[in-house]
Amino acid sequence: MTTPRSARPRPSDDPSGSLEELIEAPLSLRERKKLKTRQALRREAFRLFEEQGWEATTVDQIAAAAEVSPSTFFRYFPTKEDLVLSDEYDPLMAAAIRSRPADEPFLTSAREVLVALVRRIDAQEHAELYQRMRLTAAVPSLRARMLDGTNQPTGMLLELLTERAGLDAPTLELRITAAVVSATLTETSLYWADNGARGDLAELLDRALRHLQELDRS
Amino acid sequence: MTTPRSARPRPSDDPSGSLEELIEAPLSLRERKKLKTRQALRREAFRLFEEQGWEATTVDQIAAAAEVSPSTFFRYFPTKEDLVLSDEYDPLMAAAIRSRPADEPFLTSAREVLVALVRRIDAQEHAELYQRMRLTAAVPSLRARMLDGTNQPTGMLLELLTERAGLDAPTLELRITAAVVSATLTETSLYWADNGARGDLAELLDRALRHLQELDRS
DNA sequence: CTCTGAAATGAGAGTAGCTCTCAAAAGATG
DNA sequence: CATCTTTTGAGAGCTACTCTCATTTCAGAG
Repeated sequence: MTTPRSARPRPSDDPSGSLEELIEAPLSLRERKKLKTRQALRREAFRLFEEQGWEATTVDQIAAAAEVSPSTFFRYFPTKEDLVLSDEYDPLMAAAIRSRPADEPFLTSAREVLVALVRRIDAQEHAELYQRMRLTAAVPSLRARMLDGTNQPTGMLLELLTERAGLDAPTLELRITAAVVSATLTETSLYWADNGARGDLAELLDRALRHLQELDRS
Repeated sequence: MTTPRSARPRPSDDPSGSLEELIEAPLSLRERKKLKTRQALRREAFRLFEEQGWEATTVDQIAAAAEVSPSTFFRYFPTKEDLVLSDEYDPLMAAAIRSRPADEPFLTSAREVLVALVRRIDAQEHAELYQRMRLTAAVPSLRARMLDGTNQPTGMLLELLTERAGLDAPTLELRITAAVVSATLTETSLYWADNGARGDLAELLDRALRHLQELDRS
């Protein structure tokens, strides 16, 4: 298995993903084309994943379906995995986390952060999210990456926590806190996806957080 | 990145790894050779990782250093990653988990399971473990795999929990419990590795578990 | 409208991880 | 020693990913 490369810079000032708001600003022809290509790649990729599965779908096929060259694919997504994982989550997480006042006690605020996050995700297209989560649940490498603390969302959480505590390096306690929050979010989303994405994700998350608080009462 | 293939069966009845006890039983010439090859591959691999880093070390190099053909490498380890991650952890975890009586309340028992696990690991060669954990901490794909709940140890924990609860499919609560336990163990080990593997891992784990119990008191 | 510079693309060659097949080598067995 | 079984090496092939370089496409200035 090729080790995943570090992020390659995306085409310059690419708005990378979550869209509507950004479209309002007038985009140059170039930027509109890039967006189109990006969307086409994602759309065709998900279609192919649906039809043939993750492994059976090659990057070449995706590129062909989107009518670009294979090399162009990698200009838009550093890895095949990033096609599923990148973009949408990070900015959402970032916004949600940073919008919290700095003096709230931690778990409470994490709870709210997570709920807020889920609410925003929930407002997106349901179908696409569902498909995405199902893929993430089914493909081991995706699943693993979603849980990894060095990757975007969890890593940011940790940084924020460390910063708030006035420390340079995270303590064991902070790391565990971040990991637990991340694992909870991930497991809940995956559980939701596994069960057909029915019902309110936010409710499930409530259940999860309640369980977390009772873990030690046994 | 090539998606990791599903586990390929190891050479037939291979004792795969943790050794001493098994060596006492008289091994045939064939089995002794296999063990030797396995050890050589691992030894040379870690040496090369140390010298050149993970990415710069190719499977071909490892095979050459161990004086076997590249194809033989993959007969012993399904992926390059498995060279670092496989074997030792799973049987230990399995033994530790299954040795718990079935009627203990959960977190308590998980705590003991984890402590027991760490003790046993700790009894291994310190140097090798340190090197291993350092690698795991530093290489993203290894780190990610160690965190993934679908991989061996966590998966087994979940199964066991589900079974004990008399259920067919795990509930959200069980999944979160397993994920939290796994994340705690992983983060603690990584923290230990990141800090030079000084001190007693078991003590750190105590600290981690205490923190877990206070997560909701804020 | 045209010229010029910058950015995006395609073509293609190359690397590494991994799979599969097949024939040769080596240990086990009688 | 002969035969059966397991292990090995050689090598071809696939896919993810990288890099380079020539070509095309847009943007902005005159």
